[in-house]
Amino acid sequence: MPKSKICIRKICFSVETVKRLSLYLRDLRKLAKKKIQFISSNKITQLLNISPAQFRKDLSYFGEFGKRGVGYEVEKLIKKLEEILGINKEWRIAVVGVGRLGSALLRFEGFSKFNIKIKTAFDIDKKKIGKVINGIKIEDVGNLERVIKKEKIKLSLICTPPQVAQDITNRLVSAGIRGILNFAPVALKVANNVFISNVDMACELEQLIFLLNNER
Amino acid sequence: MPKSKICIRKICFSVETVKRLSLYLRDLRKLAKKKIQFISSNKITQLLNISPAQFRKDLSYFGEFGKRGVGYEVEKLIKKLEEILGINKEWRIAVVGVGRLGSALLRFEGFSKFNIKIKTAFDIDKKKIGKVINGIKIEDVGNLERVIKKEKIKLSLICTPPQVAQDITNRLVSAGIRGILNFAPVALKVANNVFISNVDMACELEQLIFLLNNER
DNA sequence: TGGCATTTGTTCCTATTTTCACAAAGTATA
DNA sequence: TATACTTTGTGAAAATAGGAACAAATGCCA
Ligand SMILES: NC(=O)c1ccc[n+]([C@@H]2O[C@H](COP(=O)([O-])OP(=O)(O)OC[C@H]3O[C@@H](n4cnc5c(N)ncnc54)[C@H](O)[C@@H]3O)[C@@H](O)[C@H]2O)c1
Ligand SMILES: NC(=O)c1ccc[n+]([C@@H]2O[C@H](COP(=O)([O-])OP(=O)(O)OC[C@H]3O[C@@H](n4cnc5c(N)ncnc54)[C@H](O)[C@@H]3O)[C@@H](O)[C@H]2O)c1
Repeated sequence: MPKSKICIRKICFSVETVKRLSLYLRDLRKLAKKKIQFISSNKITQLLNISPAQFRKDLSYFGEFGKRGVGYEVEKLIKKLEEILGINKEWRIAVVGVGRLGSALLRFEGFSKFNIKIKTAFDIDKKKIGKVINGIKIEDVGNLERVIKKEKIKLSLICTPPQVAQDITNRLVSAGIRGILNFAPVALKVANNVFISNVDMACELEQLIFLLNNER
Repeated sequence: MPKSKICIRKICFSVETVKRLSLYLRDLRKLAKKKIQFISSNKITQLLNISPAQFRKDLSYFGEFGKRGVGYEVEKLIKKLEEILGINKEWRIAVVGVGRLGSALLRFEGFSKFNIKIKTAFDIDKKKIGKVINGIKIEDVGNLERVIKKEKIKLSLICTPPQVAQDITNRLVSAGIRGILNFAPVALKVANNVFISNVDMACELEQLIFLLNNER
């Protein structure tokens, strides 16, 4: 498969670049907390296991943010990255499947830092429907299309069993969802104007096992 | 950073290959359930968004498993992949931090398919220590080194707050842990004989937001 | 048995990604 | 102001990954 490439105004870069921008932002925020005003590409990437040239090139796709001989102004770069990533405005998301994982996510406060707000959740289990977790009401999955459309939600997490994940995906997309973070261990099929990101824990563990099993 | 490359007996391939092997295995198991005996590289990769040539090349690093004109015998390839990945024997793992995420993982049965067994869990919270979740006793994190060494555990998950994750990592490594799946949003530093894999949900969400925000 | 259809394993080529290396720009010091 | 450092931004080179294409096997059927 061709690696998905992103092109904005004739400038092309890979999704890897975008992932790294998130990592830069995370560390820049830590630096800001420590009241550090300026940081060089060298210093910031020492913490991250990424080369300084990579850092500079990643940023160069979006503009010139540094000052030669000095480095990057931490607060300014944070603002710029938030803008580039698009988290300078609020993103309301949905969660489908409020089981063990889904309810952990509903209770997690850490997303608010990125302006991500879980607005609604869906389940099929009558015992769960109507309950409120962390201020989020669990809706009947039967109302999925209606609620997603009404709330104009564009992004959803899938935390259902894998058997139903494709069906849920189809329904989400038909209701207007354009991005899905999928926790179910299944490769979802979607039109190519819908973005999917998979978190596959078993896959990650198997990779570690492979490495342990084959090391010298 | 150089992409980590894996070399076994003069044959080199990337970690991406290993991740894809996990995906192949997952789909092969589904085929086996449906009693399908043979599958071609063409058919299996249609489900996966990977090119047939990639599939064949990935396998070719480890041997010849197909039959020309026929395809791959599903059951046989499953066995081979389990062997290659190293999940033909049991892997006992530990979980550090039994909060919302950690307890969801303790209750998750899905890892057993991969011969992964959560053997022990640790927390610092007195209210949690001693409790048993899904047959797994929560130990005092003070006993981390002792228990890990005694049980000869080599793989651990970190589900603690990010502030303590590096300290926990250092202790795990000194106790003999060689692979870590990290859920805390922080870049862990380890010697290069220790393998780290990160699951960073915020990062994945930001990537989706970037894509939604920039699409035409 | 021979011809046709299918599919693998692998080579070679192409595309993408990462790193190198250096001019340009800025700082510091005297 | 001149000189010695720093550090960025970026084109060019190197390293990696992905894919097309084809010979070599295998099966099927007349
Ligand atoms: N729990 C973990 O630690 C873990 C780890 C790795 C992967 N996963 C994956 O994440 C997903 C969720 O895991 P979990 O442990 O939370 O499972 P779970 O069984 O605890 O929760 C699943 C939830 O989905 C709901 N559901 C089922 N069908 C539905 C439908 N059609 N519409 C809406 N809701 C529906 C169920 O009622 C339940 O509340 C699974 O695909 C699992 O494989 C979980
Ligand atoms: N919950 C989620 O949905 C979610 C999503 C993304 C990332 N994460 C990350 O996963 C990690 C865990 O998240 P959570 O929501 O389960 O948090 P949590 O606060 O519910 O759980 C953390 C657990 O770690 C324990 N702990 C704290 N210090 C410890 C120490 N020194 N040794 C051992 N245990 C210790 C706490 O007692 C608690 O039980 C965090 O780093 C979080 O950022 C969580």
